[in-house]
Amino acid sequence: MKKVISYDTETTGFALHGESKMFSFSTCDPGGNTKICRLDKCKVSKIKNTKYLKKIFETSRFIPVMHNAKFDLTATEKYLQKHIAEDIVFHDTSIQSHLLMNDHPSHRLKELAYELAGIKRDDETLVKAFVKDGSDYSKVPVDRMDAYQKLDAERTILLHLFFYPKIKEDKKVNEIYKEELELVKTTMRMEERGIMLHRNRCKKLIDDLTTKRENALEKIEHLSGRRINPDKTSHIEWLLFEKFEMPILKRTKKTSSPSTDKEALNLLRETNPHPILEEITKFKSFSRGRTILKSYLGLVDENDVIHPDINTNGASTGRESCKNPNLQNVEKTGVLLNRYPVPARQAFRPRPGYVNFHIDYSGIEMRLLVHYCQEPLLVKILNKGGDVHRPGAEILFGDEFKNASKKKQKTLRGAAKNANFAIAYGASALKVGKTLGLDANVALRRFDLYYRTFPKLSFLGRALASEAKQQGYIKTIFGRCLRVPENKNYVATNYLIQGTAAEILKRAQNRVHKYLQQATSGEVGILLPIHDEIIIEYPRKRLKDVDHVLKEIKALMVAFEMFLVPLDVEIEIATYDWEHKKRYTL
DNA sequence: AAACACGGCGCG
DNA sequence: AAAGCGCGCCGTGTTT
Repeated sequence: MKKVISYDTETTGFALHGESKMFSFSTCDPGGNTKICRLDKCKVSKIKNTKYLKKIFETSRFIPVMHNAKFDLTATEKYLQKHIAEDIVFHDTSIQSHLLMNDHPSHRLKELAYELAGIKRDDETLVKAFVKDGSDYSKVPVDRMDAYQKLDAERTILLHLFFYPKIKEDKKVNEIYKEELELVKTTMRMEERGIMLHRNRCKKLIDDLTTKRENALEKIEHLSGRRINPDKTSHIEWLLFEKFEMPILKRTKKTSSPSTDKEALNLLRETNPHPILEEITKFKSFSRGRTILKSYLGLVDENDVIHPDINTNGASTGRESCKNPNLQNVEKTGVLLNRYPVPARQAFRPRPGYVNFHIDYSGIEMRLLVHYCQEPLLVKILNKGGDVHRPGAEILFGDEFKNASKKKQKTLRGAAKNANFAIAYGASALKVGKTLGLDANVALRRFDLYYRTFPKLSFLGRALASEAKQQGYIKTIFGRCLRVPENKNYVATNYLIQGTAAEILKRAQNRVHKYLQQATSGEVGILLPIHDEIIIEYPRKRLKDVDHVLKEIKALMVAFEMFLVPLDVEIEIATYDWEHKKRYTL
């Protein structure tokens, strides 16, 4: 019989793929018996405690329970210098918490234990007093650290004893939980692989942006006749609304002060064209791009590889997130409304000897919307492989669309596509009409026709909002319960679609990872998930069998039988960097 | 010095 | 009556 024990590691920092190392761990059994095991202080205890560590992870006699297992397992693997995650059964109380209370303000160990059992949180401040840069706990006096570790081990087992029965209660939730634990392992291998920075390109981009940023600043100061810091909204405010006496067309949400954001500048550009508007926009874009690119240089390992921290439960919708750095929002070029983009994706490249494939679900949000609302016309279009956004464009733009050139039609279709989502996610007809550039009366007439043509799609938002209002949550097709913020019931649709897409991608990652592990011995591997996309790396040596492997991956990614509409993926190949991708047809 | 709020901006 | 959503990161400005 396996023995459940909580397991918590202490490290010299968070950069486990860099300098940081584990120096201690603690355990606690369900009876409340704790052990504190230092691996740094004296040689005898180090040998003894390492033996105990190996007993936990190498004998199959224990089921370690962790709060954020990805971190503890990564630290432990580094210490033992071998992979262990695939060979053990484990639990994660952080994931349990996310699954049971997606809307909870905090899933931190200390917060949860305080709320559940009133365990005081002041041990953190007692220890933090000895921590200089905020993450190296090895310098804290041992007796104080002992007390701290004891408490964390107790908290973790407590949380498990409280949460896990609730997870097991619901068969579907338990299935999701198992998928989440599998994803922890999948994600560990991605972070370990990491992503290669094109370091010289990155530096070149930074140099280039430094000059362009300086130029923009010079022009701004010349035009305004005084020193300006465009990073201060107060300066921009003075410049636009006092010095140049432009009208205030937009205000900020929380404090209702005059907005100086890109949309406000674009609005002013229409009514009060002025070179200062361009230069401010340039400065902001180049400045941001520059600092972000600079931050990448500080995050590379000795091989120019970046190991990001991927949070498998980063969002209240079940989505993942990524930090240090966030590789899910790297700027790309060719985006409408961004006139001065920074080609930041040039800074990422396949490792030497590899190519990258970017595989993304095509139109997954729309497909899921159609599945959930069951709009007959749209279900039919998707099953025939047709264009679901065309009818919307025809309705919203009327003759303007019918008489437009092919190129113009494409633009209008893109606008209609955004409108489809905006409407489904709760935007008002008036607001959507405005962004489409329609006269208010025309907009109302067109939307009337839109509602009559797609009654079920149009009604989905209201139906889900009322469901959320009534029971406080909505459920995805996989059985994940998503509580929806009170007094914002209209976000229910977004939660449902975003949450379902997240679950699809999570399952896809596990399937693909397992397949690649078995079929290519891990030579091919996933690097990163980006909400509806995975990026994989592929050795050039193996390119002979690439079409076969990609076909298998595609089959795994679209194999979800529960939907009324088919799923599909598109593939792009990057051979040099992430900016220059080419469509790849199987 | 650290923590927090805000405006702003990139992605899906 | 009116409402797109979810993240992480940056710089500024205020509070502790």
